[in-house]
Amino acid sequence: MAITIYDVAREANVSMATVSRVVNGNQNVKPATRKKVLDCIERLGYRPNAVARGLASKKTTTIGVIVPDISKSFYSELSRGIADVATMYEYNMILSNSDESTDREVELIEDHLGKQVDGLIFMSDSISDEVRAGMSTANVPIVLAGTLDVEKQLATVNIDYEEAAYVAVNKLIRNGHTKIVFVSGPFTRDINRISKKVGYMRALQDADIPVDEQFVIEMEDTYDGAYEGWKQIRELQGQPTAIIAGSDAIAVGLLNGIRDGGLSVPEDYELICFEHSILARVVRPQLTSIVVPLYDLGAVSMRLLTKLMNGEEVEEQQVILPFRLEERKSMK
Amino acid sequence: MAITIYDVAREANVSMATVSRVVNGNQNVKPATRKKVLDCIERLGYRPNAVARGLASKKTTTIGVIVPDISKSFYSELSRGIADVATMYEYNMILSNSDESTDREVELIEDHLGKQVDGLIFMSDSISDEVRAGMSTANVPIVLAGTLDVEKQLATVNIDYEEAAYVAVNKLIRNGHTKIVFVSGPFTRDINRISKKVGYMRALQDADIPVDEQFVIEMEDTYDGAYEGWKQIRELQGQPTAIIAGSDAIAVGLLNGIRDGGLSVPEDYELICFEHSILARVVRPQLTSIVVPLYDLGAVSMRLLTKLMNGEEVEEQQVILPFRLEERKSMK
DNA sequence: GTGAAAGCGCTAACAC
DNA sequence: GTGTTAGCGCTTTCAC
Repeated sequence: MAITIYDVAREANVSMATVSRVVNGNQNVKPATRKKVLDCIERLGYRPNAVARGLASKKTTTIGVIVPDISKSFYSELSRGIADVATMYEYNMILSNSDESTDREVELIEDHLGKQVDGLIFMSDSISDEVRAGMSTANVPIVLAGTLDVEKQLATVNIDYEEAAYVAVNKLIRNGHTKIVFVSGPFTRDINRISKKVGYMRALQDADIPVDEQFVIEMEDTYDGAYEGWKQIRELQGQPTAIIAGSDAIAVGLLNGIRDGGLSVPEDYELICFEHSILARVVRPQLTSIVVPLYDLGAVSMRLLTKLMNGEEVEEQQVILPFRLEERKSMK
Repeated sequence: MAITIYDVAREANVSMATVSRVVNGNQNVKPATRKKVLDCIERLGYRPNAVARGLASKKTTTIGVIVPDISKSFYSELSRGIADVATMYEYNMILSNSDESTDREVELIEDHLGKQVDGLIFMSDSISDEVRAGMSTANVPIVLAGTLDVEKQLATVNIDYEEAAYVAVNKLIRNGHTKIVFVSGPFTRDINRISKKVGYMRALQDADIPVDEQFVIEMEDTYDGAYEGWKQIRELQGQPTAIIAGSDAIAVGLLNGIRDGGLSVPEDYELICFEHSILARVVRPQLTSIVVPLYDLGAVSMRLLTKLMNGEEVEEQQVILPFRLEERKSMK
C-alpha cells in the first residue's frame, strides 16, 4: 500500500487538509508547520495520487492528442511542439494513433473524454460527421492542429496552404513555365483538395495559363508511391517542364524516378515541394520548398488549448501561421 | 455536470452496482435488465469516468512512455510499436520527452508514477544512478526499450548491437578492407560505447587487423554533424577505405560530404550503417545497412510490459530481437 | 492558521 | 440476479 496524504498527516501531527495545503502551495500555512510537513513527505517518500486529485478537483492536468500516425515525421514534429508547450503548462499528454480511420477516431475521442482529459488536440485529413458529432459531446475544448475545418466552427491552427501553393506555383511561372504538374497526396485530405489544389489553379488562372486537368495527379503520399507514380508523369501528353509536389516525400520519390530514368532536375524538370523535412536536404539537388512550421503548428495549438481550458477570451479561433519559401537547387 | 452511474441507475430503476456490472460486462445480469440499462446509458449519453474507476480499482489502464525526443524517427517508430500493442491490450499511453536530461528523466518518472500508470516504458542513452533510484521507488513494472541496462537488472528489449556491428565490420573485412573507420554517435550512449564499438574491435581483432584508435570517431548523431564531421575522416592518416556508421543519419551526412568533396561511394569508400530508415533508401547509392527493427522493439517491449503488469511469469527479462543485413549499393 | 467532514464517481465485497 | 455499503485518496467548503 502506498503512502497517502493521511499517513503524512498522522506522522506530522496535522490534519490531511494541512498536508493538502502544503502540497498545493497554499499560503495559509505557518512556515514551521510547512517545514514539518515537508520533512514527513520527504521521509515517507509520499507521492500525491494524481488520480484521486483528479477525481476530487475535476481536473487531470492531462490533455489528449489524437494523431493519424506518430511514426510519420509530419506528426511527430507537430507532436513535439505540442508536448513542449504542454510541459510548460504542466500538462501530460495521452497520445493515440487513429490511422485516419473514422471509426477509430470516434472511439478515441470517446476514450480520451472518458479519461477526463482537460482538452484535446486532434489531427486528421478531414473531419467526418461522426467525428464532429463525437466532438460535440465533449465538455472540454478541442483544437485541430494542421487540420482543416471546412465548417470553420472548431478552433484550428494552420498555415494558409492555398496561398503557399499559389506562391510556389507562381515561382515556377515566373521561371517561365506554363506546363506545370501538381502532384498531390490523396484528395481525401482536405488540405490537398481544398487548399493546395485551389492555390495551384488560381496561380495558373491569374497568369492566364489554361488548366489542364491531366496535370493534376493524385497519388499516395509516400516516397515509394511517388517513385512508382513518376511513370504517370513521364507518359503525360503536353510535355510538362515543372512540378509542384504536395510533400517532400513525394518530391524525393519523383526526383529519384526522374534521375533513375536518365533525366535530371532542374534541367529537365524544375521541382518545388511542401514541407522541407530532412529528406529535402539530404538529396541532391536539395529541394526548393515551402517550409511548413510543423513544430510551431503544434506549439501554437497547445498554447491555444491552454487559453481555451482556462476560459480565456480568444479573439480568433482560426489561427494562421506564416510559412516561408526555402530556395535550394531543384529550381534554376 | 456530467451523467454519472448514479443517474443511469435511477433512470433504469436498478442499483448502481447493476449498472457497473453492465458497463463492465459482468455476466451476472439478467438479459432484460442489461438491455434496460444499456438503453438508459445510450439515452442519457453516459460515459464512464475512468478517473473514478482508476481510483476505486487501483488500475488506470494507462502506461507511461518516456522517450528522449519523439520527433526523432528512431523513437517515433519505436513508439508506434508500443502504441499498437498498447491499443491491443486496451491501454492508453502518456508520452513525454526527456531530451536525455537526467533531471528531467527523474522528474518524469516521478510524474508518471504520480499519475498512477500501470507500467512504464523507458528509453534513454544510458541509465543514470538517479534514474535507477527513481525507478526503484516504482511499484509498477518498467521495461527499457532499445536501451541498455549495464547492470542487467531491469527488463529490456534490444537487438544484439555488438553482434550487429561485428557482422557489419566483418562484411567490410571480407570485401578486402583493413582500414575501416567506425563513425559513432556519442559514447554517452551505452549502445555506442559498450556494444557497437566493442563489436567493431572484436571483428578487427578476430581478423588480425590492428586497431587504430584514430579510426574510431565519435560525433553528434545527426546529418549535419556528420556532414561537417566528414572533414575529420578526410584528414585521417593511414588512408581508410571503408566506413561503418552508427546510424543512417551519420552515413548520409558522410555520403554527401564525400560526394560534395568530389569522391564517391562505393568506389573510394565502401559504406555500411545501422538503422535503414527512409533516409538510407532515398540517397544514391542506397545504403547497405544493419536493419534495426524499431517497430518490433517497441511492440515487444509493450508485450513484455503487459505480462509483467499481469504478474505473469516471464522466463527471460532481457529480450534480444534478431536484426538483419540489408544489402544495397554503398558496398561493392 | 488549522481541522472536520462531505463529497468526487466509481469498484468490490458482502448480503439477500 | 440484484442491492447496500464501504472505501479509493484526494480537494474543498465551512467552522473554529
